[in-house]
Amino acid sequence: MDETVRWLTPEEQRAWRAFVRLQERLGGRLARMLQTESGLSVADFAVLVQLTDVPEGRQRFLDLARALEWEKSRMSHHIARMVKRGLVVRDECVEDGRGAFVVITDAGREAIEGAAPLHVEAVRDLFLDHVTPAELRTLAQVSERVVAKLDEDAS
Amino acid sequence: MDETVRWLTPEEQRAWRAFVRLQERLGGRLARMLQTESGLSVADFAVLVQLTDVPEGRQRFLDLARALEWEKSRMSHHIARMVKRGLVVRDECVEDGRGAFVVITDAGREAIEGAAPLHVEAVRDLFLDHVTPAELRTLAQVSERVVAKLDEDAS
DNA sequence: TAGACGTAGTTGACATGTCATCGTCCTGTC
DNA sequence: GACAGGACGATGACATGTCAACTACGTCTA
Repeated sequence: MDETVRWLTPEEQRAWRAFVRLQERLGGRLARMLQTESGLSVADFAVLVQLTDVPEGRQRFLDLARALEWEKSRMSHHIARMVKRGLVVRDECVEDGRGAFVVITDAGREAIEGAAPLHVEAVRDLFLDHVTPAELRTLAQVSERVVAKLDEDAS
Repeated sequence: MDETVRWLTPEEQRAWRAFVRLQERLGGRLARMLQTESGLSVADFAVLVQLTDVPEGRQRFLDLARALEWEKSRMSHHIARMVKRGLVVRDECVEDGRGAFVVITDAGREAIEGAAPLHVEAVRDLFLDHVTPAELRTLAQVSERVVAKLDEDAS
């Protein structure tokens, strides 16, 4: 029972709230744009980008999950939805009877090739264009440092 | 048809990815902590904080939605769930037959009073403690500037 | 005061995530 | 080999959000 809570100072409060708000607003806006312009969710986009980064657009289930830092269950559900929409297909794994590959389809490639330029443009318009290079460096440093701490804690 | 896409430079790419990653990881961690330590979702927390900030812990539906920047539909669904769990109650609005108030219950106050110190502590441990005051100022400035731009665009 | 129009809130269908649990297959050890 | 335990992935129940109607009430104007 520690009664002395170190509440946030006004500056901390302001910064934290602004930061949270930025995430919600910017993330929401980008997600909506991606959806309406390209018919993809952010999750779809992430999967497709990862698959185009990998030989033959083909990757094992858990490798994909690890690359995106997703839970395997999320991966499983999401791939099922993407299969239904024809963006990827499953492929049996010969070496390991339990395993499966996820493979990007032609439709998936078309989708990502159409979406990526628009998405990059949106990230510029809504975010990068309003941040100086120095600020961006700071942001990157802070982000990497904090994520590294989170990783430490988790272990 | 503009063929010349301005892709992200390596620094931009790194910064943007780190930033997105930070949001996912930090947000996820805080949400999970709040849930397991206090049995509240981030959304519950936001509603309860807002209601304790308002006279009598009582606010009109849409005012609440505007304060949190939520859609009314989201508000409606979420309040229904919170009512079911006894954190808030609905109250008829006499002046306006369409309207309704949301009122925090004693259980709601207990929940938020138990959760808030832990949550603040977590925000410190996981984030603020790893950011210098100067970095925090930069972060706040950037966040506010970008959100302001988003607001402009929306109008 | 009637009708048009706007406002407050609800609802249902659906997309997305999490958690816990399950079935199946692989692997190391005896 | 047999079996214990781990790894791979699927599944069902549930929480959360969004979008698009829809209901019901208020308000303004002719």
